[in-house]
Amino acid sequence: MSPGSKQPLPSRDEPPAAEDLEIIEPLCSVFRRKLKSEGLKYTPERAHILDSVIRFDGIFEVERLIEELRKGPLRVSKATVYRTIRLLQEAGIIQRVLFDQEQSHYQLVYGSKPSDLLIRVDTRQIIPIDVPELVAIRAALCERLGLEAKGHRFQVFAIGR
Amino acid sequence: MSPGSKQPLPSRDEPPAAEDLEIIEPLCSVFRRKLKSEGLKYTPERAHILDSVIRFDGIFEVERLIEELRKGPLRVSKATVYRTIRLLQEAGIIQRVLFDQEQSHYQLVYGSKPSDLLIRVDTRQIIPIDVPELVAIRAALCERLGLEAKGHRFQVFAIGR
DNA sequence: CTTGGTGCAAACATTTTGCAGCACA
DNA sequence: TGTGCTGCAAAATGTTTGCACCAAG
Repeated sequence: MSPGSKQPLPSRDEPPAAEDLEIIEPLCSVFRRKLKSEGLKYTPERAHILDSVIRFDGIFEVERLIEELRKGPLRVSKATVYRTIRLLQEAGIIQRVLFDQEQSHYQLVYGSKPSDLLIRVDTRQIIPIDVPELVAIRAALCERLGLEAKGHRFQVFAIGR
Repeated sequence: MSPGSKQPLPSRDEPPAAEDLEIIEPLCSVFRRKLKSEGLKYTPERAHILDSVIRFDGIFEVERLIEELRKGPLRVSKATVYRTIRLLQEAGIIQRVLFDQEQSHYQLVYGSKPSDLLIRVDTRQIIPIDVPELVAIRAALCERLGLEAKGHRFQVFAIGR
């Protein structure tokens, strides 16, 4: 059910790898800026949630996020998780990704990282992919219809060979 | 909320257009064959639901489908609608399509009609599009990963200009 | 004090299920 | 007479909301 079928997350105690630092710092700042700009606070609960989201470093379901949070020392309620997820979306840090017949999944969006996905239907593994051609394709399509493309979603379903 | 924001459906009383006949007949047969193959029955309720689905000829939400059904003389319960939708999916007649923050939508799939979509986020109109290049793109992607593409989903979000 | 944040439980919306009765072979 | 089908209402699921209390400026 979950992406990658429950592979262990990097532990909270390990020092983050160098490439993670590049990610964690800006994201954290983005979130704080967003909160500050609306007179909201960067609380321990919100920090904890963002931290977990980052450690997923990919796609997660709320249920699994809550499960992870429960392992930490700080108890965070479901309500707060959902409220924070909304804030993270508004801040452009995560975005919703939908698959069939399941609960919502969310995906970290670092700046303009690719949001195209390859889903292995046999293993349920989800692999982010980058398909730069899509930008031209969608622009051409919209051009023809007198519209302006604002985004897209591309998911490929595949099986091992 | 609904695709195309509640444009009227073709009435049940109008004779179907020629191109609709080409669609209705095979779909009906496909469904009957599927049912028969499992020892299930083609009941008036199921026929009525398939009929309404066909008249939508595109994308619909369950709520709207139920609303349409209520206008007919035959009362069909929500439970039966959901049960029939599952059968129609199994028969490959419709498929689920998900958008953000809404209830499930379903889409007629006549054989191999395109399932790529352009969604006008300003008017919420949904326009089916055909992007043949995607087949090659997804094949190339999977080739590189040693996988086999089995399908894809492509949705473009756009606004008027 | 005032503002915002939290947890809890209740509310909600959508979809699924259990069950009693119905219809047809 | 058994099998499947239906409607209804209850249950289940995922998400949101109302509320009382807490915390920081």
